[in-house]
Amino acid sequence: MQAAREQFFNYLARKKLKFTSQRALIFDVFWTAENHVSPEELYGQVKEKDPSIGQATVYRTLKLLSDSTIAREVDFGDGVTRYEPHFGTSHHDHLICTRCGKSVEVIDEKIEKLQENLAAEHGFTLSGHSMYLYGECRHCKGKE
Amino acid sequence: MQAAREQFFNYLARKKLKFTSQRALIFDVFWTAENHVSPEELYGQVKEKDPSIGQATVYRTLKLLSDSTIAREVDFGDGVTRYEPHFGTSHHDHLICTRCGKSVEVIDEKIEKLQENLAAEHGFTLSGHSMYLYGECRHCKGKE
DNA sequence: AACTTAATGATATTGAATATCATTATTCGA
DNA sequence: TCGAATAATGATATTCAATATCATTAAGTT
Repeated sequence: MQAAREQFFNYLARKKLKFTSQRALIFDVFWTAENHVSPEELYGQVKEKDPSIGQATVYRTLKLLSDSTIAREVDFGDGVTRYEPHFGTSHHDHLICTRCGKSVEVIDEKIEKLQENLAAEHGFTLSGHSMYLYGECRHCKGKE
Repeated sequence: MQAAREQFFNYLARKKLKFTSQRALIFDVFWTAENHVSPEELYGQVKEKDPSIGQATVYRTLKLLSDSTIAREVDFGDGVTRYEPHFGTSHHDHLICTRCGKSVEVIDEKIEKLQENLAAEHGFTLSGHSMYLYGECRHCKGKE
């Protein structure tokens, strides 16, 4: 069993929750799906493999994956919450093209450090942050 | 007439939209309201002054204020869009206490600069960004 | 195998935000 | 100033994501 799947299993056991066939399937589809999947998108993909699955279960399972730090919620501001695999990956932020919607994962240690300092200056102990950079990507820039 | 109100008036005129009594009232209440007001909160305050006003009008007017750059949308991730006065104020980001919900406006030129660089490295021309820092404020930190 | 407890799926519900539409108000030209 | 053209309003219905409810089913335990 791959590490992330095992971590999910362990998380459920620790919380005395059950490792059901639905959760296993949703996990697998989520893990192989493209990045930044919305619950509805994932529901569509899961239904192809098992049409009997309920959409509420997909929502519930994504929340579990998020709680277990295997997935991370991302909010691009378009009204739907998306999820991305997070296990074993380092923290990163997003650079989003306002034209074509393409998103790139970025990270800048210096920014992270400055955020810590900025919070400390105001007496805050930072537990997390979200940063989204919006602009035009190389390909869209030329076009009219 | 104060500058912001005048700018709103001019914006409407330029777009051939009408300066109605409802819009004037909503503007005034918004302008004197505390920061980060949600449409529903504002609707409540506006209704005290004019109970006949419709909530759709409040939503519509906030969108106009946003379009005219007099207000700015902020999203603290709790499901409601809030608005803050933006006219004449410089750009800033938010530091939010995850315990008491208090938010502080912050700005760091060095971070802004690094964001530009980071985007440029990926071929992006930055048009905007949103950054939210989450943590515990001085007062909440001690408490259990 | 029986039992305890959580999970599921269908459905209803919530809550924010938007759409529709008949009526009213504003703007602007004559 | 008056009226025609057009936008705005408010009431209501609708959308859409997300959550709640609940009877039934399935896991995990002893």
